[in-house]
Amino acid sequence: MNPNVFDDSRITAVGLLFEVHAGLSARFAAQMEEHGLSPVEFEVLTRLTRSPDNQLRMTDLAAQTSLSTSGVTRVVDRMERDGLIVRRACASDRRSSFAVVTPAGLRRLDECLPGHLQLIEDWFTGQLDPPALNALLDGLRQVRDAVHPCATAGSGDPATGPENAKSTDC
Amino acid sequence: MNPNVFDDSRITAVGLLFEVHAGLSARFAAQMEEHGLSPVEFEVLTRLTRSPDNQLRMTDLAAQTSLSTSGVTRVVDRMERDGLIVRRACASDRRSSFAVVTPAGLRRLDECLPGHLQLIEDWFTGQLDPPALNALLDGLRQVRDAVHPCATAGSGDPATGPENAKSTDC
DNA sequence: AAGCAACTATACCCTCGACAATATTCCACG
DNA sequence: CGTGGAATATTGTCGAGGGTATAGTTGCTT
Repeated sequence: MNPNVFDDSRITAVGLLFEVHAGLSARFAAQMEEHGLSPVEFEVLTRLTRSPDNQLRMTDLAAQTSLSTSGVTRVVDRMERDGLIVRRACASDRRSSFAVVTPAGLRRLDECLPGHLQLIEDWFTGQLDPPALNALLDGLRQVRDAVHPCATAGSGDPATGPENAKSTDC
Repeated sequence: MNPNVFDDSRITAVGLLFEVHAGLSARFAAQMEEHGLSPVEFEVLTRLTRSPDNQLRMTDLAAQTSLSTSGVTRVVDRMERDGLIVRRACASDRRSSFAVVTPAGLRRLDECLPGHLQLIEDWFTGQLDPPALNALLDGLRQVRDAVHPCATAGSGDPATGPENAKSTDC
């Protein structure tokens, strides 16, 4: 073919983004594992804890975690076996069932969270002075609003997910 | 526990980054699949094509793709079965074997690449005006240099990987 | 020159997640 | 009121990928 197509600035740009993601992911995963949580399990725990009554329907959980419904079933199976969450039947709709965080699940998350925040600060937000960080976040936000499937685009901050609405919000 | 710990700016920051990554990944994967390539396969193909003589030792390939050696074996198996690459014995070191891109592999990559670049531009680099993009990339670079396991930190651009050195460069 | 240490690649087993199919429940429409 | 279609959750099956153990090869040390 030709002399490096791969020097294209677009390639290096995504390479950069993906490397940062990979690096952070690896460190996060290691820290979570110290607390007996996989990244998905951590994600599930945070999503549930963000939600009213620490619970969410299986489908909504799937929507918020970019996990398939069967994937959610499997994860919830594991976490229920480990006592971090339990299933609860939905009174109004007998097809649905809730996944609700147990006290043990909350405790586990509390154990994990401080270290997680520290990690973020150490390897991400703390690496830049405030103006540079803001510039970075502004750029990310703009790209996010464009690329994300269910970008609400108007809101300023939600970042990790629209909100904890009770039903399908995507 | 307490009123949202999750409004913490650090959480929203990583949420932003991860959402962007997820969004881009999904679109890239879809486009690659149109050409019969999985993301890993695309990655392997680009890494090999970046390298002299379109080949790389299995181990080096593993190092450059953050894939385990067994994972590389699997991927190479599949891609060899599909005719995209072939294994070639290494003359100088009879322990090693090379994975080398076939003409069909090159063709496949050529088919896939333009669309890929277009996607990057549409959903990432084209979403920001040049100053904002540069600010974003500068920030990412800085974080990358800190967080990436084998950050050379001195070089300006390599982004996606040190270089195509022949031996272990990590 | 020979044995030992280091390195490379693969085989086997495990976990994880997606897709397709299934059973149950809800809703809309005739 | 009943029937067909949509939605919800679960299960079976499959592929992907990592970890460990194993076998083969090379290089170093003595």
